[in-house]
Parts: sequence; structure tokens; C-alpha cells
Amino acid sequence: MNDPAHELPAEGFLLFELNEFLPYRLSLLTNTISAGIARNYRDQHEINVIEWRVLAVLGRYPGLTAKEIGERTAMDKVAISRAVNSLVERELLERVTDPKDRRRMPLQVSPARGRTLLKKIIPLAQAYEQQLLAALTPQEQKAFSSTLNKLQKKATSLNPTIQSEASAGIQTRRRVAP
Amino acid sequence: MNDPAHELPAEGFLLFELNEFLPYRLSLLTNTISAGIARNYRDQHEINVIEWRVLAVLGRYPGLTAKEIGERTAMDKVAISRAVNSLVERELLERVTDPKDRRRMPLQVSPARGRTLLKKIIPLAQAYEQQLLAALTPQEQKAFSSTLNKLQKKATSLNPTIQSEASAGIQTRRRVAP
DNA sequence: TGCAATTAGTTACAAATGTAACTAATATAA
DNA sequence: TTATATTAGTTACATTTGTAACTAATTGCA
Repeated sequence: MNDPAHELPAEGFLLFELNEFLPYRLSLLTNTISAGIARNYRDQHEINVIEWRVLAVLGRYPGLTAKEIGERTAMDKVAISRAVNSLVERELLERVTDPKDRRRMPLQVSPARGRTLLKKIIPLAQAYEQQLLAALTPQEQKAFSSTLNKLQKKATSLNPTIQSEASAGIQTRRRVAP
Repeated sequence: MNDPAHELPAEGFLLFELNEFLPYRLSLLTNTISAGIARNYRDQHEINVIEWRVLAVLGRYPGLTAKEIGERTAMDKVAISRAVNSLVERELLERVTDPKDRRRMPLQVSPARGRTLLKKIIPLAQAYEQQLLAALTPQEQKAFSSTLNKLQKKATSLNPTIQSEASAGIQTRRRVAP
């Protein structure tokens, strides 16, 4: 805003205001929203946020494997593996082995328990989202959505290493037995 | 029998799209940004995000106690305690005991190491923020900031229990020795 | 073929984080 | 006063999460 005050004061307090710092503000908002949602999922339905996301993605795209869920959601593959195992144990997901490639294990929301749970949770999630959005005018909603997309793109492009080790020649050497 | 389209399809996939779900989108953006920042803080300066926030708040408001930092930042008091101890050990913070109330321990960024570090990190944080904001027009920036505030307010109001146990009569009983 | 590299998913372990209970100091009020 | 409650901060422990290494299956190419 104002000008050549590029120098920080030599003494006294520093000018930086954490509360106006965009990454901090985003983090705070996300935490507030996640806390509310997570508590609800956990208390009412015994699933955590990762499990909810896995169910939601598979509800929309049946037959994805754990790997493909990771590609769609940018969640860690170990986290997905744990969530999937827990959901399969509780019979919320069905898992089969692809006979053409026995490493792949396509997943589906189980018609009985899984789908029933999703049909209960999805409307709750949508209602919560609507309550949040009610704080905004329709124009604000559209602008916010568009801005989120732009920031996501920018933030991704600014990040040093995301997804580079598999491609480049940075080999992940297996144990060497000489 | 007759059917308003309020019902989810009885079979096939469910309509819900995680990628358009606001809480998920916010979480994804925050994680992308935080990952970039955290990596930088950690690799270049050996501090984590909580420690960075503690330093930043104390740089602006010298003399706050751990408790007061918590009130300003909505961070957990145990997390703050750990961050403060680590920073004091590394002589980035100075801690004294308030003689008027010996439970309180006002904190300050140490003039030598602490302030030097902050003067290095603050401009980096600001530069990162500017790179993000460069994806937006000035009008978009203002609108986004305003919308974040509205959503934060709304999300806070929607949350069931935040900060209610200290006030209400939900006593945290100490051990009973009969 | 056959051997190195790659891939999907899991396991083991360390580091980070949350929760509850704790100590020490102060406040309250009978 | 003195006992009870409250407050600031810490500690102990359990749970969650991230990282690296691992198995099993498949691919690719010499």
C-alpha cells in the first residue's frame, strides 16, 4: 500500500501481521470447517475424513483402485490404503482383484452398508456446505469458486517437488545384494 | 411413485462430486500452500509452522504469554507450549516470569538470534504470498479477502463446541480423594 | 528368455499431534 | 483464615500421520 518502508524497524515490534497473512487465514478457515465436519462424521458415523473422501469418490466413480483414488484426491497412498482396509473390514467397501493385473484391486461401495451410509452422509455434507455458502451472495459464491481455482493452480505451480521422483531419473534403488 | 428428483438414483453411481465440494477444495488448497511453506521453513530455517507463527505473533506483539498467543491464533495450548520450549532452548525466544503473577511467563523474540531469523523469514513469507496473489487481479484480491472473512465468521458460528467448557458449568473435576 | 525396472499396495517404525491429567500459583468466598 | 475453584503451563500417554522400505506382480528390453 504505502511506500518505501521496505525496511523493518531496527527496534521495537515488527510490522508483520499474522492475521492478515493469506496462508494463515486459509489454514484457520480450513481448520474451523474441518473440525466441524470431522466431529460430525466421527461421532455420528464412525468414519474419519479420509474414509469419507474415499467413499465419496467411489460413490461417484465405482471401480477405481486405491492408486486412482490417490490421483483424484491428492491424498497420500498410505493413508488411502489404511482407509480402504478399514472400510473393507467394516463392509462399507467391496474389493476384488483384477484378473488381468493381479496388483490392481478395484473398489466399490458395498450396496448394502456402504451405499446406505453414503445416502445418509451426502445430504448432510451438502447441507453444511449450503449453510456456509449462505453467508455469501450468489455472485460472491461464483467469484470465490473461480478464485479458489486460480489459487490452487498457482500454488501447485509454485511448489518445488510434487510428483517428480517417479518420472525423473532419481531412482529409488532397491536393496543391493552384492 | 411419482418423483421429484430429490431421490438419489437407486443404482449406479451417486451424484456427489468431491472435487466441487467447498470444504474439500479449501482443504486441498490449504494443504498445497502449507506444504510449500512448511518445507521451506523446515529445510532452510529449522522451524516448523507452529514455531513460525509463535515467532511472528511475538515479533508483532512482544510480551504476550503462551496463553495469549493461543487466544490470538486459535492454536492448541500444548502445541504452543512445545513450540515455545523449543524456541527458548534455541535462544530464539526469551522467557521471563511475571513477578506479579508467577504463573504468567511473558515472551519476547530474542534480539540477537530471534530477530535476525524473523527479519530473514518475514520477507520470504511476504514474497510467497505475493506470488500467490499475483494470480489474481486487485479486485479479486479484495473480494477474496472479504469472502474469507465472511466464511470464517460463518464457520465459527456453525461449530458446536468451541471454547465453551471454561465458561459453562461443565466443570473439569480434579481427582477426588475421599 | 531372463534380469532390471516399474508398479500397486502394505508394513514397520519414527515423528507429530491430541487428550487428559497433572503441578504450581492465584483467586474467591464461607 | 482456609478450603474450593480457577488459571498457566507442562507431562504422560495414546492416536494419528508421514517416510522408507518392503512384497508381489507386471513390464520392458537386451
